[in-house]
Amino acid sequence: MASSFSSPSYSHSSCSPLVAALQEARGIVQAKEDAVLGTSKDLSSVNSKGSTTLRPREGKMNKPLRAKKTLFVSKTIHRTVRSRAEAKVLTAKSSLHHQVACPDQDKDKGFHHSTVVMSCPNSQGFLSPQEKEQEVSCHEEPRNSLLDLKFGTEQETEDRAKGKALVAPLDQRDDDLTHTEDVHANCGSILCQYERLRALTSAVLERRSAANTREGSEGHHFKEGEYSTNTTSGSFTCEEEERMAAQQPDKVGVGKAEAKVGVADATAASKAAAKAGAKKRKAGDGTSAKGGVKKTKQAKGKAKAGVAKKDGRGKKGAAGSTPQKQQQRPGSNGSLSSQDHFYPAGYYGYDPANPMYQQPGPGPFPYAHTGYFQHPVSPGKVHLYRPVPTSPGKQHKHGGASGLVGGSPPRHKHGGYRPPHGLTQSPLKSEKERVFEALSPLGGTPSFLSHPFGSVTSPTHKLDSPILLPGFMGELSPTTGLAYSYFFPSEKHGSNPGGMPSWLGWASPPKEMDKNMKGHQNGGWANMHYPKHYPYPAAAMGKEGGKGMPTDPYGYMGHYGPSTSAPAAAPAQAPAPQKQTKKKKSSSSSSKKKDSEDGGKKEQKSSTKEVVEVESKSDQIDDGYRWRKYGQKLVKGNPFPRSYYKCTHPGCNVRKHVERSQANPKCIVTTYEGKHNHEKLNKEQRAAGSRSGSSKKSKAKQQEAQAKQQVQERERAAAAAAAASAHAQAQEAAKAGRNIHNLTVDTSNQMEGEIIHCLTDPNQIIASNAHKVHLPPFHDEKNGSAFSPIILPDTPNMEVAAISASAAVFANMDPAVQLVPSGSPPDWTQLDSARQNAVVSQPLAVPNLGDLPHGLPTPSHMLVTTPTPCEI
DNA sequence: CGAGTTTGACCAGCGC
DNA sequence: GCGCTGGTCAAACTCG
Ligand SMILES: [Zn+2]
Repeated sequence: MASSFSSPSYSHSSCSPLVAALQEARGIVQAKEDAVLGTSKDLSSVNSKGSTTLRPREGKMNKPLRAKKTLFVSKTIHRTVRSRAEAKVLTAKSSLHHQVACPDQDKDKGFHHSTVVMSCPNSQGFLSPQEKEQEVSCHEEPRNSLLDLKFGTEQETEDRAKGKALVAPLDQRDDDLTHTEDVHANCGSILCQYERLRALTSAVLERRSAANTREGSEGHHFKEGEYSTNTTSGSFTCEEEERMAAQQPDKVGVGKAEAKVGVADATAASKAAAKAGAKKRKAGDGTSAKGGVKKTKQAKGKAKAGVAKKDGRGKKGAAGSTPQKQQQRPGSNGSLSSQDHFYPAGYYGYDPANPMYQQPGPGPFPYAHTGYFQHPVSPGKVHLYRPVPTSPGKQHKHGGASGLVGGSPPRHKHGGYRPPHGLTQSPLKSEKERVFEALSPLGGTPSFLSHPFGSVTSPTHKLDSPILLPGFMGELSPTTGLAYSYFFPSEKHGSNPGGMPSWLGWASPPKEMDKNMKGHQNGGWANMHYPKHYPYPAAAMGKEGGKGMPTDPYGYMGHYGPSTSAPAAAPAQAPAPQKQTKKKKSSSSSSKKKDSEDGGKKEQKSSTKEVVEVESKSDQIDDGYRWRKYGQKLVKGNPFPRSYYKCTHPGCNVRKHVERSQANPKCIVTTYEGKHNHEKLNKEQRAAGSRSGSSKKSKAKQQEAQAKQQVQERERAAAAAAAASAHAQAQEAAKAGRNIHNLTVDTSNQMEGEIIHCLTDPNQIIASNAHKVHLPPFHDEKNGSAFSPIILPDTPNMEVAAISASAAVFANMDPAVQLVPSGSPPDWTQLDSARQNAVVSQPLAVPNLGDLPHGLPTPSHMLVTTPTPCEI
């Protein structure tokens, strides 16, 4: 199978900083290697100060990816062995020359296409010849997982190390290397590249440190140019780095690249595990709770907890990052709900000390024996991306095992809750910062980045950050399913005219299109093709009028101008927005059944239901009572979250939920349930003890939050429209019988970190658990936008989706940067057939720090190359 | 320290 | 029976 991934040819000039840096490192590595080889192989001899000891690479060279006319040459073997003394042993005969140079620099829009270098992590220390052989042979086995690597021969390695031509003859290529394998290899190797770079950088830093030490100046910082003197072939000097640093004042780029506490998806694997857990639970309680007398919630909880503990939640607890209640909550049954297991077990924080992340796995996964983050669902496998905590508000109070958060969690200076994308508590931040500093101690762009932060100019200046992911070049919100883009607006290719923000949407096709697709809960707002009922009044609307409805069935876009492709008018089934405050009695609950059935409580409940629609900018409506919010979630069909409140008056069980009307976002729809057994409170009473009361500070905060929310809601609404339009594309793709993850990457008017919606099969890529999503996160401009899409290696179609995303992005960004028309795989190569004839390129594969393995000591290495697209 | 908020998780109802 | 969905709980958190 031909792979468009494998077609390009690349020149190998060394114009990238990465190349130079690696070349520099190579010299160091060589020296170290010599030193190591000259001494004992006893790794205990490695100094304990963390300096890197080098030794020859042990892995085989990768076979180059197959190509038609051109070749990929950037794969090198690199293996870092971690000694028992936790020292890294850097095997550095790696092909530092195998850097593929950057593309035409004179094209200011030319982007550096990055390919990746295969590397082989090894944490087992020096290997005996038998072990080497074993390992190599192991790696030569066919693989299916994402991180599979292939290794070439030692000779090949040597050749590369010597700077020989990197283009292997076609006949040497593995024709059996399928596209999938290519993709897998590339995706996986990103990790390795990163690690390798890191190791190399360590070598550089060590050298610097040594130099500084020699100078006897403890606090001496490496001066400009100092460390690059030995760089023979590299042009990337300290000056250059400084210059790059100057281009990104105050490490803005780093900030941008820093991960929000991005969360991940519910992958097929995790979901499967969750389901398994759910099944277990159901099986367990089938005889008790369901079979017999209905237990109370708590009783059931106790009954089920034991079962659940063993699977999903048990794992999670084992992760050690959330030592709190999550294991077994008193009031709940501790069972594992398939729908709720949004994140894989153990996902809530990375704990390097946890065996989960270290335990050798039996699988064929090359990383299984390393300290990489172990796949929470499939032990032995490794996450391509490091996990990130999802709930800053809940984590690490007791320090966890990660040590990243010691004692009490950092308090937010500004108080209040910081949305999950805030970085404060994310280990990613420290990790990233650490890595960035390590890679670029002078504050410049890490050498593996193709562009210094902020240096990318038109048209690639759309890039928010040069840090690109192997796949999705943005980040997915775990809760909303939204993706936050790294890309700046595209003036040229915007497909959403009129100032509409654009999105990368992983929107789901309608069920009619794919009956097999289950589990998509990507938020009703984004999934416009699953219109449900407008909650109230139920009688005013049919079940749903919208199953094939074109777009904006709920008038999301009504306030966003004529530019939207969606009809501005709200659909008939949604109640016409009330311009003025009014009250109306709900005739019934939103459930049809409840109308006729269910006497007693439900009847009573619904009979006391009252819906109030108020036009208000604020979500907080003073109705004379005091309320305590006890929940919030996104409900299907409404882009705005619904908040649940209880009356705080003792003994009063009145509840209400408040949501902004999707039909008329100006209106707040409040639904009351129950009757107060007390009088209304006066203002003072209400203000007393109320947080949202009085101080200027809080008021300002409130306003700020409101503004943010408004922006957010606008974005969401806009996204809905974009998703709708993208859906049409998906339909076309479906008609064509292709499994196209058709991304519409329109970055026009997009702000940094702006939400992007994915318009492909969300089931396969991102979590489908939006139903229990609460408040969608908003972009924190202050803290940057980068966060990590956690796409598990075994996520179906991840590679395709990832590459598609990359490809689509490039296709949109620059006509000169286009996809390979190799025709296979058909999905992503056909993203833009019109551009298939031009320049061969490759999807970006640059590591995102946030996605990289976390924690030290970290095994391995990473190498990123930047192949130059060449004309065929 | 109490009140309020956030948010992952639990659970029941319902539809397929 | 399974999966989706809305409602709710409650630990962890913030704030006054
Ligand atoms: Zn009350």
